[in-house]
Amino acid sequence: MSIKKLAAHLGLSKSTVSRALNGYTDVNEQTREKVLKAAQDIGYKANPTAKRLASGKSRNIGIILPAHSRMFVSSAFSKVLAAAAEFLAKHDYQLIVTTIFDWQDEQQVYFDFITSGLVDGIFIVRTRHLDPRISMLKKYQFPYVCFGFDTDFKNDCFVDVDNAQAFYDLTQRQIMHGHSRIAFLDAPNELTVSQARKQGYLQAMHEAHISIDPHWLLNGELNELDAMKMTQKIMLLIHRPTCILCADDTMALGAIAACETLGYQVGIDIAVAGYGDYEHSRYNNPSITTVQYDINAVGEGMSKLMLNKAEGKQFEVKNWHEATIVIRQSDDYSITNET
Amino acid sequence: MSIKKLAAHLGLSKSTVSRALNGYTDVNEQTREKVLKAAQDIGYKANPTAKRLASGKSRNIGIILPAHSRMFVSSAFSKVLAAAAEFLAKHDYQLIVTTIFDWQDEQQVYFDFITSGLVDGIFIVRTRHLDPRISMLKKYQFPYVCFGFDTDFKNDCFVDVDNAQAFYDLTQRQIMHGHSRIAFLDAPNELTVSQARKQGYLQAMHEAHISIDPHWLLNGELNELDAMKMTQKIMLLIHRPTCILCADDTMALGAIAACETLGYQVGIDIAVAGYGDYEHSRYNNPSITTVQYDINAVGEGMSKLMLNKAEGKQFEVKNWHEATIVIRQSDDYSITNET
DNA sequence: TTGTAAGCGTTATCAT
DNA sequence: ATGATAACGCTTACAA
Repeated sequence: MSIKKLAAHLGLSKSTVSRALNGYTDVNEQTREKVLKAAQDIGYKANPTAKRLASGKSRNIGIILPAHSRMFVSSAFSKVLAAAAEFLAKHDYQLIVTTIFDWQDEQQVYFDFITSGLVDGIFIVRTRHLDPRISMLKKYQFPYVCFGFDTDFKNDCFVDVDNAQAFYDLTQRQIMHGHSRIAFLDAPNELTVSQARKQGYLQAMHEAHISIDPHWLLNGELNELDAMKMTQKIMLLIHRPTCILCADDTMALGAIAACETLGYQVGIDIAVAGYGDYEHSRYNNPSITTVQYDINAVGEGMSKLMLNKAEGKQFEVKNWHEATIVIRQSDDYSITNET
Repeated sequence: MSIKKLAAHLGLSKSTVSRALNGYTDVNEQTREKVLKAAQDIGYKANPTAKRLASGKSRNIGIILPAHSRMFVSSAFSKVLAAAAEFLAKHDYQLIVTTIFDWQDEQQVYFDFITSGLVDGIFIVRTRHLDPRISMLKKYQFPYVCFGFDTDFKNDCFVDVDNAQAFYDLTQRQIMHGHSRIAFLDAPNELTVSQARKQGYLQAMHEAHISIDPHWLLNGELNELDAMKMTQKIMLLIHRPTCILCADDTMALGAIAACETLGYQVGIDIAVAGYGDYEHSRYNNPSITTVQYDINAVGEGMSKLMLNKAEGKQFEVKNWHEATIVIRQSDDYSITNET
């Protein structure tokens, strides 16, 4: 009854008021001003639900996070999300976060979400190779943007960090420091980022003509416990590694804890490095050598691509973001404390 | 056109179909079955937007998180949120998370949110004393549930951890261990939890007849950097403390880093304890003595209270959750490693 | 430039 | 037990 009321109050029709409010051009400027002022005065606010039903657009972008994963918790990731949300907000879009639980069927949850009318587009994280979520999104032609590249992606639908390069650099650095027994605790194999990271690692090893003990290449979830277990397994090998690369800083934390439990001094007896430059990494003891990227740019990039899709905008966006190594104590004790 | 289509397909009226679908009693059971089956077959799904417009209910519960705070990141907190979301989901409600940025006016953002029609209720976190958000919510009679008690709260609108007790216990423990110079790095003063914690600390000190150097009681944000700064300030005092209590584990991390930078060995030269039992605490070196509570119960409690309000349910909920101390290395090196 | 009126897909109030 | 029909608050042809 609200626009109707406003219209009545002004002695205009609903349509004129609607047009005035929504910036259509075929409205007398004086009329528009009157309408705007009256709306202001009365405190009129359009009902988004009605708007959505009538227009078929929600101005909401959604993301589905696994509730029990640490996705919610990885500080790098929440900052990416915050940056994405901020950019959307500036363009009058909202980010809507929902959760998915272990007991729910992923395809079903995604399907329900995109058919709910709640969101105009969806962000995908933890991209998997030949991701079934993406197949579905494509099938229903629902706008999406991925954080994480897959081989068949076009430039309009993803941003990613150059993980292969990052782990190539990281590995090469260790090799130059004299390491040859370098283990790599990768994230779950299904994630495309894991593949990219592994590839960078393998390539550096290969170029240095170092053969890889398959025991040194493990996959696990991005949490401390998995990393501890893998580290224990690895460090009890007869031919134990002298260096452990981890898929993120959380894993590095677990790896360090496990090493110390086993009596190794990290940074001296064994080198450990992570990825992501999470806050705790610089405050940890030892501080953690890691890989850093432009979190803000990644988040904004996701939103820009989304608006390009959902609104036909033409934002320029950089698909690939370079990563740089941040050297700290966990793989080099000669490094002094940072402040 | 969808329910209409389904109705046409069945040779029934929209209303009958609607009633059948929504479990009304005044429908012939055979008709209902037919409808349900047809819906299944055709793949009919009610449009939530239309439902919302017609019914005036969204079945969404919202929460507004400060985008740049660590709220998003505190693992304890995201688990509370996940638990809340899970319970809501089981009752066919969704949790919607939006962000608020520093440059936005808080009252305005909350106002827009509750008048947007997007949510039927709202969770409040980081409760402040005489919180203006709550005044507004009350004024508009909008359903809300707080994580964090304030003096004038009724039992139907909050859950909280017994922070006063927790910090009383924690402080008393230190006193029993021979400490008398106990510093407390509290969260921002405006938060009600900060007041409660401070009160517990003060009471324990008071009962032990220990006078408190006001320099030992500082307030800061729940992040590593603030904690480091405060710790540095405190540890450079002529009369430095022998123990530092922190408002959460993230601060404990910063405090430990600062102590070590200054050449103190945490767990030996100085005791440090945190709160919240964040994941990193047990893997840190030293592992962090902390305070733990039933995260799941707290999250569920919030959702139960919310459904009580929004749907007139009658869930029993426990407003106050006790906290227990988890003893680790940071305040007692005699403790051995946990696994 | 403005108004009329038909949707958008449901729910809900009456009758029947 | 079922069916018409009017909301819900807004957008959008189409007409004027």
